[in-house]
Amino acid sequence: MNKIDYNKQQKRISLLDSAFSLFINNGFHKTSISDIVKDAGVAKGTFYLYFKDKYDIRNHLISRKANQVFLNAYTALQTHAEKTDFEEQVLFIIDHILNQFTANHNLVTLLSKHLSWGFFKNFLLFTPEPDAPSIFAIYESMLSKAQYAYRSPELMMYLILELISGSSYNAVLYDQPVSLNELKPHLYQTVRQIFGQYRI
Amino acid sequence: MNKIDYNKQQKRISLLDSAFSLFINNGFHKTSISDIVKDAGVAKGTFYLYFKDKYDIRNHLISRKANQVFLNAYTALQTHAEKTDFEEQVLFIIDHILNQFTANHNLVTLLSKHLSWGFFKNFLLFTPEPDAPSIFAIYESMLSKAQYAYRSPELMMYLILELISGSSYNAVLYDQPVSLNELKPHLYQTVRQIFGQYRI
Amino acid sequence: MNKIDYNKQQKRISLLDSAFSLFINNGFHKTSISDIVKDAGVAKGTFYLYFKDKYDIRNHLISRKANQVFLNAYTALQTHAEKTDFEEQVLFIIDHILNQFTANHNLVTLLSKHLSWGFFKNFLLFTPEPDAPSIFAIYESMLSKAQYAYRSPELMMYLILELISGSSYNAVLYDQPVSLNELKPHLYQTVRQIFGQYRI
Amino acid sequence: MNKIDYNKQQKRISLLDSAFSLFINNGFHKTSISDIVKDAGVAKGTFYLYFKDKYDIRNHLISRKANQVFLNAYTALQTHAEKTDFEEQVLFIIDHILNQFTANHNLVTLLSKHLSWGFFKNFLLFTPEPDAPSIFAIYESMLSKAQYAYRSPELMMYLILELISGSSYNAVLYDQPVSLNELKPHLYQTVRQIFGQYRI
DNA sequence: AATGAATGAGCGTTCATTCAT
DNA sequence: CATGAATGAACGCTCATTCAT
Repeated sequence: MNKIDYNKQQKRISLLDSAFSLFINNGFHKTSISDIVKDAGVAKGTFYLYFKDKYDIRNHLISRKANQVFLNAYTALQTHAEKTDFEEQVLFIIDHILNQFTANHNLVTLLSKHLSWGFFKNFLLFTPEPDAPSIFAIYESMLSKAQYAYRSPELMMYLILELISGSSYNAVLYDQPVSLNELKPHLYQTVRQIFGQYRI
Repeated sequence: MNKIDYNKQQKRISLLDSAFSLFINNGFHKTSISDIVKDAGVAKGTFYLYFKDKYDIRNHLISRKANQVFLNAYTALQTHAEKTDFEEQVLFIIDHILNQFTANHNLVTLLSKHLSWGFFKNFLLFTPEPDAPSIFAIYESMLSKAQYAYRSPELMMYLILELISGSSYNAVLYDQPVSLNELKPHLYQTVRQIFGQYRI
Repeated sequence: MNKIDYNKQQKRISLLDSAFSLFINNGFHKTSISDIVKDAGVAKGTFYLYFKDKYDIRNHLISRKANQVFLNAYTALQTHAEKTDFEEQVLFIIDHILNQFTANHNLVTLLSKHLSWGFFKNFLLFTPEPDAPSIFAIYESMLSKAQYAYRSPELMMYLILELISGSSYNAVLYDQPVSLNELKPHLYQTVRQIFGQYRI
Repeated sequence: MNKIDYNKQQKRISLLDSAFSLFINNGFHKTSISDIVKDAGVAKGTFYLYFKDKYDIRNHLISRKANQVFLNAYTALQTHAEKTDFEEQVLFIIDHILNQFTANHNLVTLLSKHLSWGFFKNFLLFTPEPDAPSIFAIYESMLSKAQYAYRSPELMMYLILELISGSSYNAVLYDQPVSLNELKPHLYQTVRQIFGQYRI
């Protein structure tokens, strides 16, 4: 049964990949199930064996991709052994994520409004890649090694992520009210102040 | 021609009202033009005399309603003559808007992600009610009477509005990660710090 | 009342001109009454004061334009005093009309299938310009001065016109089965033979 | 899969048959896709599985029917073994087609302007019935057995077909300028002359 | 005579979903 | 498990026509 399970997983991933590429290129509402299955090379009925509907596959996709951008950033952080300070580490991750957004504007459309949701809910609802590390677990481990302790560290992170994702959306996509590069110093200073506000 | 123009304005407003009520009750994508015109009591073709398509009426609606919640808050502020401090005034307005969101969850769905857009762009793009005061002009007048001066006051407001609208969305609709009432003190303290950061 | 009648005639002509230009540029079925009145600068209801519907204005237009291409050709013929032979005169007219078609492909679309109809029916049904000479009367006058007499001269002309218009349609528009220039010698030889067949 | 393919072919033919009957009875522009699918007993969406749009099904129909009238005539010719002369054979076929037009006026509306197109292009563009013999191939085989050779035999046939279809249109539908029966002798004599003109 | 706002039936088309194979 | 033909309700939108002004 291993082979069959493997094939099933392949179909699932193929559908997710096709949906992702179509959603970010053509937009969610302009992508039909037909488009997805055509791109994935499976039959229409097959879609419904794996996902309830278009909203279902989008949710899975957001989880998956949100996880990915966090992990990409965290992986990059590992190559900077000199960044030992918790707050600097978080800022590095944020900066890396914003750079991913700049490099791929379509990611913003899919993820931006769901960053904090991806951060907190991700590991609870979906396990598309069962072996993928949990963002939240990583955050807790980083916290435990931090120089300071923080009150309500989840709420602190929630505020930071909402600030980041909300304000970067227009900056990345429309350079409004300023470009992302102009925005960054303001943003990072505010993040530092939020840290200060929660430091014990 | 006065009577005709009056009737036209009535039709326009009727369509906007119907669309608003249907969008917030059933959602934008589940509301059809048919639904709107049926509710407004006009013929289908009439819709297209006033709006280009469903997206067009939504944009007008967002402008209109964003303006309204700001103005509601500002009007309420007038009854508090004791609030003379600029920062306290802004916090009062924010609090009032969040209370409007709490009272009408559907407003959140429509406006939350567009608050800052409504704040800055509103008066430029749409003038559905030509005599309505501009939010932005009000903000500038408040600024001019403030005790302190602020660097980049627009950017400051942008950060505040994105923080507020982003973080209140889940709190209002899903009590996540905490209820709005639990969130408010955190939020307002962060806003105060942002003020501090921009004060000259 | 002369002035009013003049204004009315102006509106009528304006509508005809707009309809012509739109029909030949965008096609009959892709032109709406709205388009016509917008282009003509009159109100929608006004259209219905002058024409029954879109088909009505098209018929008037075909008459008008068919008359015009014939008269253009006939006028040009007047400058060739040396062409005294009836058959040569008809061939000259045909050639001139085909050249008008080549110069303005859109004329073909509108008129080609109606050439003989324009020739025979024109003066009976429509009198858009009451003082315009009748094509048919011109033909009869040319006939009366001809060297030979012809059996069934109307039927002869009918066959010639159908042959010309039918075969030139694809040649002008699509160079199919050959270009108009390649087709012409074949066509004119056949026309000469039809003359021969009807000569008494 | 044989059964499925058979059902598909049935649906296709059913749609073509319904479209034909509606186009010729009510006219192309007054026939809606709704009418066609209702008549064919299939769902609206099914139409779009088989044809791109209304123009697509009309083109297929013209091909199909043009082929049919030619083949009907050719089949009838087979029962007249005494007709061995090429020119007589062609005249027989023409006469047979005109009789089909007389018997079914609606055929004229659909086909008349497309006879030569059906003759030449038919077999290139559409193969609704893959096993149907090509009109053009039949013509070439008839030519090869002819007593005489002809210059430009395709162009010759083009002129004949355009003459026939153009002049018969008004005669069949409106008895204008004369009835088809009165027209025929004129027509056939002209066709004979065209033969003479191209005979080598 | 002229207007143009309003109508609403009807258009062509899409697409999530089902189900017989 | 997988297929893909078939469905048909629902979509956004057009436009010839009417009629109060």
